[in-house]
Amino acid sequence: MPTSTIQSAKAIPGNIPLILRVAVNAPLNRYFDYLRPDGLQSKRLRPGMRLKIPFGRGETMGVLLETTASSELPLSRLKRVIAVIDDEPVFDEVLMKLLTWSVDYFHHPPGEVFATALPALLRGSRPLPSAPEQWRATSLGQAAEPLRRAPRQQALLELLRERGSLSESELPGLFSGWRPSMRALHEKLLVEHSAIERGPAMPSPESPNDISLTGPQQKAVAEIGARHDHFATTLLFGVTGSGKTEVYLSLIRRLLAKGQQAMVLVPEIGLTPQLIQRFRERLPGQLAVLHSGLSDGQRLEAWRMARSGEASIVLGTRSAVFTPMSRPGLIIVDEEHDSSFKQQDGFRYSARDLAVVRARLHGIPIVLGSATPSLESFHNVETGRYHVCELPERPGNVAQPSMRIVDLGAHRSDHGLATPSLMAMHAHLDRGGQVLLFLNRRGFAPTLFCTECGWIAGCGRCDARMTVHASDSQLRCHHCDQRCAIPDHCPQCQEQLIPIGQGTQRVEEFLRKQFPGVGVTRIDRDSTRRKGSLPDKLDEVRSGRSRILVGTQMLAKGHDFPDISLVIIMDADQGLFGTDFRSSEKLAQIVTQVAGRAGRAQRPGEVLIQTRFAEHPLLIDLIRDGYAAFANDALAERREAGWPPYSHLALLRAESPSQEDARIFLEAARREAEKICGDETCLLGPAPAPMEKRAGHFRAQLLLQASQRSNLRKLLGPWISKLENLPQRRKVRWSLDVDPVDLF
DNA sequence: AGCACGCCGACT
DNA sequence: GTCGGCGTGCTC
Repeated sequence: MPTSTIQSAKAIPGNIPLILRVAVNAPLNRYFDYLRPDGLQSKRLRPGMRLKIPFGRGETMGVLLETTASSELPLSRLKRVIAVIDDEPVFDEVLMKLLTWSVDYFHHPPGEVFATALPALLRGSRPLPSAPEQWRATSLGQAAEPLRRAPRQQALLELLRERGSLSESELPGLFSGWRPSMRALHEKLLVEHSAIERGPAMPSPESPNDISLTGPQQKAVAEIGARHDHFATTLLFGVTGSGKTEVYLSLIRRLLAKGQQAMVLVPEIGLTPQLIQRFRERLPGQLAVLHSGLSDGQRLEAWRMARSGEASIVLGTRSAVFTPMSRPGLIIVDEEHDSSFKQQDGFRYSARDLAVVRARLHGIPIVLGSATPSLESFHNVETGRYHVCELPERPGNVAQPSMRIVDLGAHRSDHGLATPSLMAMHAHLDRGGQVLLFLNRRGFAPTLFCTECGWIAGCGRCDARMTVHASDSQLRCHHCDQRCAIPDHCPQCQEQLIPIGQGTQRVEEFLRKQFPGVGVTRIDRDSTRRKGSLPDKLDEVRSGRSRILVGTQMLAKGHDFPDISLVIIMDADQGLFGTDFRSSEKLAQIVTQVAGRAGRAQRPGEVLIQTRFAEHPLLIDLIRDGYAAFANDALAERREAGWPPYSHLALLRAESPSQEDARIFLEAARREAEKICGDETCLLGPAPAPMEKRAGHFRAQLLLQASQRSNLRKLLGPWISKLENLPQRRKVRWSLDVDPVDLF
């Protein structure tokens, strides 16, 4: 502690200098101190308010963290805050705690953490939006002579006279550029405005929409509902089709009756128009929806409504976890195992984990729902941190589908479909059923191969093969989107090239020939790129015009196909021997989720899993005893191997155009870590990333593994500070990922 | 991240 | 002679 600070603090008699600690919107790993703004106490300063501050040579925004009496810097070096932007903090106390906790936990620059938590429009100095107002004509306006010199004002005035009053949220749609005309009318005293009175809608105690819940659903609602007044985490483990959403709706309805708000987080692809519709129809009160398709203005409005309490429900994806709520009562994370809750760049937070922390800070319950919970969550149930609530059956006594392994080694196969699979398809189609084929590989074929010399078309910028896209005769890299025309002949030996392996396009083409007269629909990123094509395709299948559906993991969740009776998972092997310890968990989740699409109506469903490793114990577990049994065994394996949740990971990544530089940086980083940590933390690497070269950059990584989280936390802070000063850092881009989900 | 400072190559 | 390349350092 520099003594000058104390001295200078005391040097101003009778006036303790008020120092403001600020999270500055810059990618720097520390807070910055400022002097209180001029203009004595014009606004009461409170943590969470945005400030306009001088920074470097320019000006920027910062969020006030706290006021203190001393700074590590001499007062003479501190600059003065230019202005206090907000009258009210943009972050309440709980959000401030959540964000400072995040800075600490994820070791990401505070300014960026605070900025990501704000709607884009509030990341600068724009003032907080006020509630939209309502405009109407005054009595003067009602009686006024036509304004001949101002036709636009006249038209707007007439509109108001016609409609009585109009809110600012509907005006832009009715009269573009309404503001200047309205302002002019206001000055002439022809119109007036008032705040819209719209408190939280109070539902009637007995909502007419209430539907009958099944026994297990009622039990879940009762159990979770009993924990309504304190922090408690409940894992709602409900098989696919068991009606988790009904449980959520019922819990939310109870909450709304008490005048509280609910937050519901769903995976990126789960926030479908159907889900939004269902929430709107089944719940009273305003719904604030936050997803990536919104404009900045729409996001801000949803944010404002949640914060003011006008909206009683916040429904959104990952980033919605930061939405302020005035009367929080419950948080729900649906499909909690889904990896889209983890942000994969910049501030790499886990929205699921932050939601739990947030619920704890609010002292409210949280529900994590999934048919295939993450092993972390199961482990938290085991250790007693989470409660568990099961929905073991489907309503209406729909049987769980039967699962069977098809050994690709023991049967002939055609275009990736083994004979038993093709026979099953015929059988189901003959009985009037529908078939879903799951293949997590889009394009026509994953490899273009020379039969003569063995050359394979690779991507020049990545360690990956180019995928054949037959529809436009292109080769494409699915990792960097590089494209080129399919060569006519092998560039090495001029011999013939043939596409090897199956992609969804090729399977679609094959099935059209194999099952003439039966419609085939393909759903993957390529076939649904055009807006509106996904609903069209879904409708093709639901209406029965198409009875075979081929697709990638886009099919795994969210969409129901009641008449599908057979599901074929074409290639389970990618998951069995994948690149990291989570591969088998991911495979089990996707198999279970896809299988859940089968036999939802009155038909008994059947699931076939094609594999070359028919004896794989985890696969056999999953098929014979279900996901919970699989999870149990997988957890035992994790414990054995010392992987999470039995250890804690942090991954330091580095990338550079030069292979050497990435490695050199990580080696230096490793030496620094060795100086700080004891033997409780294992350092693994540096090693090349599983796909070392991607989009022209070489990627390497260093994995930190600790049996105690506290050991990891103690190490990371000082280590990051060291890394920032390492000379080797200049030639690389590096980032730290705490609790990584993908090790690449 | 921006932004300025600073020290070496090809140009009007 | 200078315009400008991007390596280095700093931001309360």
